[in-house]
Amino acid sequence: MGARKPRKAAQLPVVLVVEDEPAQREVLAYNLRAEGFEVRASGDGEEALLMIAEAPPDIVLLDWMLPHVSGIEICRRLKAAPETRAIPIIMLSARSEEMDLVRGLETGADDYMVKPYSLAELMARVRNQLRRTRPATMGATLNFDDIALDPETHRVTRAGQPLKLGPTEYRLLLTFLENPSRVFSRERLLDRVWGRDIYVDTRTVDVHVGRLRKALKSHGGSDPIRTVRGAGYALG
Amino acid sequence: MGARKPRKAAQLPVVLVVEDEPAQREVLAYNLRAEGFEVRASGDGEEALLMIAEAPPDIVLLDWMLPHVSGIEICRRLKAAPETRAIPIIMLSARSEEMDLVRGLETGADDYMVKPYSLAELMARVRNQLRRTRPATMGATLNFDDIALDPETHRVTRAGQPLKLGPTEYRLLLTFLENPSRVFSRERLLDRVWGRDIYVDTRTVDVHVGRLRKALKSHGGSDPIRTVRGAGYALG
DNA sequence: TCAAACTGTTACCAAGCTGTCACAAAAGCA
DNA sequence: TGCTTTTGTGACAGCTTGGTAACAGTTTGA
Repeated sequence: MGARKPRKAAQLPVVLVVEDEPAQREVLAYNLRAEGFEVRASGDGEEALLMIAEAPPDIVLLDWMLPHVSGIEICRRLKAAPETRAIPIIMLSARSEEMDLVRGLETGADDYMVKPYSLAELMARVRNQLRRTRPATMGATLNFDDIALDPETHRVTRAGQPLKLGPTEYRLLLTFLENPSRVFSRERLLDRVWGRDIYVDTRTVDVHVGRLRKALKSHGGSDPIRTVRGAGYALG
Repeated sequence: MGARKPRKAAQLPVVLVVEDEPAQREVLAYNLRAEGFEVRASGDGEEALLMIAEAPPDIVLLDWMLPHVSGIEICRRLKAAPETRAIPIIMLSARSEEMDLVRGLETGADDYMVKPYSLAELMARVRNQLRRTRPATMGATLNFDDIALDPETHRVTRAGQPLKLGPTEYRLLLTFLENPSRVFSRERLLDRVWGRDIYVDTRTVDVHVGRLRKALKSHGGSDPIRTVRGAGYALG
């Protein structure tokens, strides 16, 4: 039988597991995949930082004890840099002292679990963090004004009327809806909508914003996208 | 409120326990029944294969060590046949070596537990697998629009007219009906309809969706399946 | 055992989407 | 005002994606 074609990951939420113990790492990765996450894993703090810089995950599970760079240090650095500050971090620790919990949260971790933990509880906490930071990845419908986007059904409506969007316009609108009224530069939009290592002219963004505008106004209504001259575009 | 027990256990998810040690088998069966599953059991690999061929269970708990045919062999065979490929398998093993976990999962088992295991955790994993493959509704007929599917009799009708579906088209429709109007990527459909870790070209999904469409329209009526360009398919 | 049914793959076609360009329009600037 | 820079947009060629028929290999069922 046929070609073993690699399956391209859809747009599943991406979890980065940083844990030096391979068995633990595998168990986590396996169970997270079973729950419908895309999993990347590293056993080394430095490597993890590089992976994050290259392709930011949606959430990080971070072991407290790591060789070379401690989990705390990684957490501190991630929370210090504006680009990575918003990524939720769940710390995993074998220690149970209260002190650690306090220190863990003080460094900016968003949640904390003590080993041995229940996998079900961990999954719940992961989902909880994602619901907070990336509602779309958890299937919540996004709204702005009279615009609604349902990531589960890929349906977009304005004032109840269904809209017909191409894939790129859909992703563009999704990006805007995840951060309403935030201004995105053309470069940033290329990053988030097109992908990190895709080379296309920045003016292409203009064209697609134009197409999205046209689609949004197709049943009447005002233009909800604001052009910020010299800076980029924003919703509202 | 009437009889507590249905005369015939019709709606319950069916678990097949394959375990040669009678005591273990009884413990499992007893606890699974207490959790609301219908349980069938066998101590012999060959017999188990026959039972599965005759009446496919919703999930199989498979002991690693069995007389005559090993658990691995059974797993391999079940995952090789298209008919049984999608049935989730949880392997049970007394060995704790890492190697076994890897080999277990390599043969296509969907999950793995090392004895002695906690019954609570086993139940959680069983439920977890069932959630993946049979989320809602076991037994009640599923409806969408004028389409009806009865999982018990495997009968599908549209506007009262019986439809003739192949096994794959049946499972495909079942998946759609369990989550109407949700968009499934081709990858996810391969996961749920064909089974995990089965390598089949993603375009094969297109072909089967086409066949399902043809069957659904065979007595007239509109196409209820929506193609979401760049994302996948959805019902309605 | 043989015929019928089913499966996965491929090839080819059509539809739709993409990115780029050229030029128009608008906005800043002096 | 005129000049420069930035943005809007219609057109279009090329590409990607999806629909479908055909087919060879298997499995199923009588």
